[in-house]
Amino acid sequence: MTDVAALAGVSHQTVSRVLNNHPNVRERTRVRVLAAIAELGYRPNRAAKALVTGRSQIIGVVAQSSTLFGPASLLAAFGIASAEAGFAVSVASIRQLDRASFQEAVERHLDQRVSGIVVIAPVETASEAIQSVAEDVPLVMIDGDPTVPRPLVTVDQAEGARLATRHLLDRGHETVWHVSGPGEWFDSRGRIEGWRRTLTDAGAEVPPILPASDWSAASGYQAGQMLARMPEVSAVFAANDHLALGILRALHERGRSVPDQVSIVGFDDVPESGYFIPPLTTVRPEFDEVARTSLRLVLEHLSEDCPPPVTPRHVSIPPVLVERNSVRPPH
Amino acid sequence: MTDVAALAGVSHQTVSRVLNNHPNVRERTRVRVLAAIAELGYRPNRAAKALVTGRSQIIGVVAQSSTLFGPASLLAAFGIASAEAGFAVSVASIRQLDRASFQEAVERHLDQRVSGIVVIAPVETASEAIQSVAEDVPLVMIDGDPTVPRPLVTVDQAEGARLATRHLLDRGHETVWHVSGPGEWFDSRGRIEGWRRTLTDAGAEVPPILPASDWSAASGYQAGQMLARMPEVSAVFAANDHLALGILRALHERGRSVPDQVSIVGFDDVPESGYFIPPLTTVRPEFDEVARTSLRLVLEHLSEDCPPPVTPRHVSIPPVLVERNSVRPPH
DNA sequence: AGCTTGATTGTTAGCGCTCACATCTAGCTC
DNA sequence: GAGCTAGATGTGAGCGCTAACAATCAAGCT
Repeated sequence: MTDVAALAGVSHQTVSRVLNNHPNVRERTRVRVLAAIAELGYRPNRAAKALVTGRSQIIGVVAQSSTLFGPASLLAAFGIASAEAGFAVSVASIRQLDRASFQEAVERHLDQRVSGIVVIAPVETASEAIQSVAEDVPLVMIDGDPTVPRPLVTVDQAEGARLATRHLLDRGHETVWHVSGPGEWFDSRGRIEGWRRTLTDAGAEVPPILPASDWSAASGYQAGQMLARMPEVSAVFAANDHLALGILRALHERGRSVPDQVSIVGFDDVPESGYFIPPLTTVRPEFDEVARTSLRLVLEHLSEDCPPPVTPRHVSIPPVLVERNSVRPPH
Repeated sequence: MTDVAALAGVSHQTVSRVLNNHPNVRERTRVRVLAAIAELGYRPNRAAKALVTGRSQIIGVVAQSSTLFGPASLLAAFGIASAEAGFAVSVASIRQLDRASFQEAVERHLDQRVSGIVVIAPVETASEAIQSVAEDVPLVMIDGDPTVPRPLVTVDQAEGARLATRHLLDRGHETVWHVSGPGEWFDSRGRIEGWRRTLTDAGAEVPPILPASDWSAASGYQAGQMLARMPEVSAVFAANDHLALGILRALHERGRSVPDQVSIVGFDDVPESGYFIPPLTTVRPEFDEVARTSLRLVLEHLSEDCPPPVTPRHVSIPPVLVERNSVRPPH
């Protein structure tokens, strides 16, 4: 920086001002400094800046390491959104979302003086851990616990479930069965709630839930083996596409044809779901929008000076129904 | 740090020594310092350390943002491996892996004084971009161009392809057709090469390749529509599981049964592949091992002082065949 | 005792930046 | 022309840490 200053014939402070777009710099000076920067190939040292300002241009993300489609998509989308806003993303992948791992991850981020923290926290164990993070840390949750008093951005699970269930009802099914995701996921709960409310609102009977123990096709297959044995089952809303895939296979094995005898709707719109047999009608969450919104919330948190927002905002991003061929056509 | 030093009755430098596990600290002193650290809840400021040492405990990853199974798994695995080694991971997701985006991502990492850079660089456009990174930057490629003189860790694509092709041949198929991945991916090339060599080594005829334009089930479906029309096709090696899924569907639509009339092997072992119809025999890359190895290479790069390694190491991690039901049983 | 040795601890400087403040200029008013 | 303002620039300190060196001390030797 001193070299740049010398070459431009100004003080280091003026260089700093140019770098940070401070208003009071004469245009002529600015150009001269910029030229010197270019000539010397100077790149500011972010560590030094972080040291003095107390924050780096980094956003810390805490996420359970997984290749599950939802979290992975969210992470990818968030990375893009941050890069566009000029923030680096430091990811702390943790194996288990338990209190200890979580706290360690947050603290590591804090040591690095991240500007803010985003937690992809779809399961319960995360929420109690979040409580233990100091209030003044700018933290926003994605897909987290709505009862925790922190800004939260989620896919509108209930709305997605409503879309799916309503679609099935509209096609003339008397009721809709539900294979739910694992109970500790907020996603599962939201989808159950949306499904149930849609049924009761429509005056339809609410059949018992078939709970899956994880999001895998294997679990879907298990549930499917039950569903296939029950002649009265004509419509199923699966909590995600992979569960739906397993159900599809179980149904196929027992000769129950989709969509002629049974209609199915999934959730997630995984890229390959259009090529299941048959192509799966599903609900597409808008991950990009979720990512952008959560980034916006963190950044707002930063710009607002001292007082933390009184009402932590909750934002739900409504998903969209993608119609394919796993639901019987209107007659 | 000064507070800790005062409380422990030592100098700040001794605190620093304890923190960095320097040898010459008396045990009694060490304990006292540790106690003071605990009592004060002191956490070292990594930015300050990065400033003075010139490197942060961060490893920068450059990856094309995508939810493709391979890259996503690699990224997740690398995150875990780094966390275990005490390194934070800063991810620069870029939309396009072109020279400009790539260079910007690398420079951003360099500004942050990352300890090393890992590039998940499965396509050609990345390799020329890598050439422009200064030689002395510790950089290792994952799944990158073998002709670039940089340390490289890859899944052993050719070996995986050999496993798949050999398996099909062993089950009595005269030859094996191949639906390849997009041409600009090194993965595709390695798999093609392994497939072709296995066939020629076995004296089998080498049928024309059906190239897919991307890794999607949609592309697999297109290729499958061709394959289904050719009665002589009895065995197919698909360059990944999602292509295989599309092929499966095309075959199913035209009444060609798998595995009775056509056998298929995929690549990737995506979690749901066991629930395709029929369950897919596939090749499982050892992503964890790839991640661990690449981390090891970066860290070696660091410890070796000044002289960069003369021979950049290339490491291939052999994958494993996972047998399921998409290949006809031995007669 | 006087000297060396090595282990342990303290002292000083400075990494590259930003902040708070001091200074300087030009343009205005009266 | 003195006095003021506001914009443009410079100065000095210090963020929290580590590297290099200096200082201390106990132990072992001649």
